[in-house]
Amino acid sequence: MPASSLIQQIQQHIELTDTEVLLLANYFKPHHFKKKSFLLRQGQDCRTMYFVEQGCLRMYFINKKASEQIVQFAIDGWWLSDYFSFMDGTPSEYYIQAIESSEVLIIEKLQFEEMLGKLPKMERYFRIMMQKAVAAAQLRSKLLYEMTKEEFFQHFSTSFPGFMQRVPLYMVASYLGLTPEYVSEIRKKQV
Amino acid sequence: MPASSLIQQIQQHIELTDTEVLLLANYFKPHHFKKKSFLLRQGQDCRTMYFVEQGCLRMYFINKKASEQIVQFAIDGWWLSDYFSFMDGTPSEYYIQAIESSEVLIIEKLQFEEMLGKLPKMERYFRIMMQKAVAAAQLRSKLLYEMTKEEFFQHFSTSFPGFMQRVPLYMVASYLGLTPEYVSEIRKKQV
DNA sequence: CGCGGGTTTGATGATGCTCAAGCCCGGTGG
DNA sequence: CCACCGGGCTTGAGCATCATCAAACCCGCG
Repeated sequence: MPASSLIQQIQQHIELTDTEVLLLANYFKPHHFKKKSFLLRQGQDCRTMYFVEQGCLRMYFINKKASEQIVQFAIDGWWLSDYFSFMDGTPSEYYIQAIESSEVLIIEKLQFEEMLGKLPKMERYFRIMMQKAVAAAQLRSKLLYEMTKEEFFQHFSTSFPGFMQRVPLYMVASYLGLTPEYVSEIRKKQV
Repeated sequence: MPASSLIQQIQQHIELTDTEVLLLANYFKPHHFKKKSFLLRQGQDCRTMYFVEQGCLRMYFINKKASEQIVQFAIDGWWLSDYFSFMDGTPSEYYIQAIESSEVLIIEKLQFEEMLGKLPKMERYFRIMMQKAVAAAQLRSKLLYEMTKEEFFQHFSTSFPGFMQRVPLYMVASYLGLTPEYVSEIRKKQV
């Protein structure tokens, strides 16, 4: 069993014995997803959390104009889930799709709770992950308040140059809440 | 010692013995804040988390146009902090101010860590709180994507009618990212 | 070579902001 | 008890930002 990137990440926050590592490994099921395959569809309950070991996922919904609105990306080392659906057991309004061929660790809600029962120290790891996610949400929110969409785009593309190569521009545009046409205009000025 | 609303909230998620309750009570320091007094100012490190027992706080920053941009409210039973500053120890860019006379429980970062060391089961409580905060952020983000500002305002005011009575309209406007003038226009149409 | 996904162009227009002014109303001091 | 003050809300004109729509273009790939 290779020490997965998840186990490494966990060990950055809590100490694990070898037996605990083995125990943990049972709860996280590795899955391969081909490009364009779906991990979750609108209307299904999101019973799982996804950890991207390698690849890239997007979470999106279909808006009133019947087009795809991306709300979140996840790349190597990131968690992704519809936490509302996950916690309440309500049907999700999102699709989760692989936009690259991806290696993903999956944990089901029931397994998640069982794991936390058997290895309570994992509560700490997830508390820290969630706290970071809240911090990230606060930061993003602040940027949205203080920047124009043009600035927001520039900020994103300079902050994550690598990511820009990795996914089509129109997806980034969608995630940032702007149209491909407008992004095009921004970039024209830019040069 | 009165069973504070915080202890009650914690006990909805984890079991606590009487001695644990007593132990906990040492970590959360009750403070009273008068209307308009500050809990945190821009430039200070946000070393604390705030739990509102009773009252109302706002978190805001000063934007380029030198006006106050509210990013978060907290009322009875809610946690509030600048989690970025709290975790990294970097100076905060926010002000936190009481907009009503408020009863607040305060925990310092060092105490927070010590408490988690002594009562590891509190990790679970905070994991759940943070997870809920992430879910809320996801929901808010979705609403922002799919609604016009007018719809966003209507949605907010029908979702939290009680809150609308409690704080001045221009603060709600700021929080929702719109100008008091525009809110005024919306409400005119409304009637 | 042709197809189709992704990007660009340009014209038009809506959404929501800015600025300046005035109004309303509750509180405070004379 | 009244006048005034000032915080909060409203009005209206003008304007910037950014979306919409239709069309063309570009280019990698089967």
